[in-house]
Amino acid sequence: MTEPASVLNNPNEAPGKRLLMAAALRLTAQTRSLSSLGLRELAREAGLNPNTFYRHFRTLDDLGLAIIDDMATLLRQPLRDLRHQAARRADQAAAGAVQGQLLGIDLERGRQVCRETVQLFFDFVGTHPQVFIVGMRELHGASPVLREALRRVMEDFAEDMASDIAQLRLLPSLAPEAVRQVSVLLSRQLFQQSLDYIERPTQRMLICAQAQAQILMMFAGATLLQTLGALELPLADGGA
Amino acid sequence: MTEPASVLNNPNEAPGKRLLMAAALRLTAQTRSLSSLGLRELAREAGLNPNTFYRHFRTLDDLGLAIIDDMATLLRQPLRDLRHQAARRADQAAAGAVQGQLLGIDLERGRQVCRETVQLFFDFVGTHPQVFIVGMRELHGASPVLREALRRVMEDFAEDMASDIAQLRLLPSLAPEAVRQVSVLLSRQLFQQSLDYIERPTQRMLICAQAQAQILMMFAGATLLQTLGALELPLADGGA
DNA sequence: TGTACATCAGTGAACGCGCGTTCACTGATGTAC
DNA sequence: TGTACATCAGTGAACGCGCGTTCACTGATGTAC
Repeated sequence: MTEPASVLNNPNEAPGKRLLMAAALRLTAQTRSLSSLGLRELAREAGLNPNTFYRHFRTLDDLGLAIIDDMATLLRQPLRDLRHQAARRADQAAAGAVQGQLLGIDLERGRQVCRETVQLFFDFVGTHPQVFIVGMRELHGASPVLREALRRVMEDFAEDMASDIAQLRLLPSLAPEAVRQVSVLLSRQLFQQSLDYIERPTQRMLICAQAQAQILMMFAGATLLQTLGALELPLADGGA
Repeated sequence: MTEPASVLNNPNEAPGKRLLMAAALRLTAQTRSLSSLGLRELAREAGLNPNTFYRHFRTLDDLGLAIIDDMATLLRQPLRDLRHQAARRADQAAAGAVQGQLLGIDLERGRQVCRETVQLFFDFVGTHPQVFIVGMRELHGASPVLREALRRVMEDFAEDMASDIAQLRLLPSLAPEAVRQVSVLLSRQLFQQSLDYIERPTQRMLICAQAQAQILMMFAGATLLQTLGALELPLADGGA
């Protein structure tokens, strides 16, 4: 799992740009929101002349978007890799073992992948806390531009999850549309919990365990209701 | 369902205080966060002298807390009432009807209460959008003080939900601790969705239907996993 | 290989403006006797 | 009932400071010929 190229760790980018983005991340992660940052404050934190900002960004939203882009590249592929690795390990472990099936789901394999993925996800959160703090902050923040950008990041994340579930055949009996919707809910929940994880170091194992239980719960519930024909899942629109 | 007393609609409160709080709500609901509001900006929006602020609040966090308190009183009891009303109506409708049971849950009654409550909840969101916007904004916002206050509001909301579920005997077979945890997850999800509901007026029916499906899904999933003994719900700490 | 020029990232000084906060004041309402 | 006084909500002027933005400048890197 190599870190993908991003502005922040790419030495070809201008130092000023990297310093400003890093400074914004640092300030925001503490007690500021991007929209309340001042240009001079930012420059001060970065150790640069206030003017340097204008060399790289037109507005603060501009800088915000650059950070979000960076975040997305930093998160997306690695998280997909995590899931595939977990599935591979679960398959090795389960080779030859008796498989308890329920409603067409291989429950044990699901649990296994879920446990591993969640564990790795939170490890990831632990090593990139600022990214999650800023992301959640601005997802509900004051700037409509940044909100929209982050909403798209979250959507992509959910799509990835759904497509991995299909690809790894984790829930073959659940309708693809249902998988997609549950993935949306779970993404939100996971990002939400990432903040708890960061802010409450003493509760980390608990949060991890709850996240796992919750994922199983939702997929089990979706499968059960679908089987009962009681799950009248409404059609989702294209861009939510 | 009468609106509870709050600063904002209490004529005994000083007009300046009410005007400032209302102005803050208005500005925040649009494109600002409380922490990025200026004192003079606020006074301008309220049509008051900047100095008037100091007559009622010491800091902006102070004003934020006042708004949050107000929000909590505005939301909490009415939402409980909603649930009890919905349960009463469901019982009347179901009197004498055949009841399909599943895992000890009266599924039809649950669906009924769920549908009604969710419907009424979103109506409520529609009539008090600013409260939800500001609440979610500051729950992830820059001020630790306001974050903590809102976290408590959310907790209380979840506790109310859990205690109503117990009181109305909606899920008698599910362990109380599991009900509590699922309630926490559902509260978050509902508040999250309240923003979608506000921002996407054309999608309202869809959002409503998804919220209902999701609640059934989670409780069904929790019950199923509990029945299978596969739900090793970790013990929650006291204050999360 | 050398020269001339353009581009780019960063600097430093200067501008006018709006900010938070202070002080002294006003007028209305409540209260003691 | 009347008077004196205290409290409270709101006003208006004034302060110094940090802000965003501008302009003109520097030095390094890249490129054309």
